[in-house]
Amino acid sequence: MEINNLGKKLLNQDEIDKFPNSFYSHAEAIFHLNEVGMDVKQTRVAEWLDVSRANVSQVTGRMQNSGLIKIQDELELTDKGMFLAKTISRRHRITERFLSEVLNLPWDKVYEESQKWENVLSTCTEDAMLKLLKNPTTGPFGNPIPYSLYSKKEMHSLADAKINRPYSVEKITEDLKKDCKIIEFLQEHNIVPGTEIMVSDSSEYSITVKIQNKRHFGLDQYVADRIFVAS
Amino acid sequence: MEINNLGKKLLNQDEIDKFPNSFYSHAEAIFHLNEVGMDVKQTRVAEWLDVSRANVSQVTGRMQNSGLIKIQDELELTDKGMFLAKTISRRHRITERFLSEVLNLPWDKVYEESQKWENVLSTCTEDAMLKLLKNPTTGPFGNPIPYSLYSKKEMHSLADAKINRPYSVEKITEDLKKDCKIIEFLQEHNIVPGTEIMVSDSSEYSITVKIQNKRHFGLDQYVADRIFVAS
DNA sequence: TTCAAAAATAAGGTATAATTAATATATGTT
DNA sequence: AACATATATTAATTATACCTTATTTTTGAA
Repeated sequence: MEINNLGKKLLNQDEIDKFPNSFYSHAEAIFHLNEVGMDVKQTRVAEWLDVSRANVSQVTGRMQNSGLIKIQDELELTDKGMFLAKTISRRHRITERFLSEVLNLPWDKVYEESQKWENVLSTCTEDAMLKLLKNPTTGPFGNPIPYSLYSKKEMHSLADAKINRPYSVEKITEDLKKDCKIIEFLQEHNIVPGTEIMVSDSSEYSITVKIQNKRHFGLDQYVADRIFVAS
Repeated sequence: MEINNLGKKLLNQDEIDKFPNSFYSHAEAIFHLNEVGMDVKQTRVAEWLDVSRANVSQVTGRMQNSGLIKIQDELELTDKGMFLAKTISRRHRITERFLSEVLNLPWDKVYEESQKWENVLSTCTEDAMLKLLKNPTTGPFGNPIPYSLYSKKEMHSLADAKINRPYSVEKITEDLKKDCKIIEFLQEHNIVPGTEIMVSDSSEYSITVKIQNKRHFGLDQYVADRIFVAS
């Protein structure tokens, strides 16, 4: 239940621009790990970003020097660091929504392209997009936009859904986006935030779902684990 | 009078992406020099991009190895090189129009931001923007978009306009954009492609113009030289 | 032919972003 | 206590991009 407090900016545009891109991705990774409730160890960051642990150690070291991080038992974002992370994550999700809704790019392209845009956008563009989109509170995959008026919803994994009860899709987790085959599949089958979904059958390795009044189809456990729904 | 022949692509997205950004800017610079009818010498490129001549020599050398340029008396883009240059220039101008018309950024921001975007956009995004903009044939400053249905117009500098005759603004040349004070001024005073303009007085160093039915104001010779009008 | 402009080459600097390999430090279990 | 495992650090490299100054070579025109 974050309130828009962009007023007190802990870093200005110029300071943000001067950080190397690696600071962006590392800050975002730490933010992500926090968001999904995982341990914020350097090793996790390395795995998430698919780089060596040594690289994470170096980058986080430099980030600590820049006052963005405190390296303790876990990596901890300072206020500045958190501001950076939220700024980048915000940009990312606004961009995703923009690409998906204004430019109508398919989901796999949205993912690819927003990856590149987040290193380049300036605040004025971000603001303009936000205005055009009428202040959305989540990205197209359902992830909350930091500093928006997002209010947290009770939700759980589709894998834990009860049989034959209606749910609404709320969120596609970040890891699913890394596989473009999967997000293509999801979009094609209309498994997007807002869609009504029902689990008609569940076995050990896959579940069968029904979308609105359309046909049934199967989903891997791996995928079902990473789709969040609300009842 | 370019016809849309994007069908026969001489370079695919991947090949384009792999070129370093310097190839983009140098190709664009050569294209620009061609466009304005200047000698395409390395020295001119260096001046235009504001880098050392040695740097241009190096970059163009590598571009020649990549088959984008032939270094002869003048720098000459090969078919591939011309394709790259037009692609980048196209991106640039589409982006400018997009930023200016969809996101409503002020001109100085448009210039800044499109500079960054042109290194990042992929073709699918460009296509999506183009569609949204309904296939414009020029950027917001009046420069033709390569591979669009632009048809050349007879035009000349505002400095050469006759007194008290109506003209329409057609183009703001690229060099004017480099000074954000000036483009801000031009946009504020509504000196944009499509506006009706009349020269009411002309002296050696400046001219006085009148925009539609608004008040008169002065323009430096330098600026007047770089605004193109049609009668 | 000589002079100046243009272009090329040589040598180097800086920033970014990674890597591997070796080492060190915890932490938890038997 | 000893061992294994997980975690973090450091050093030494590699690679690429992009830019510089200083010097030499080429070349075109007076």
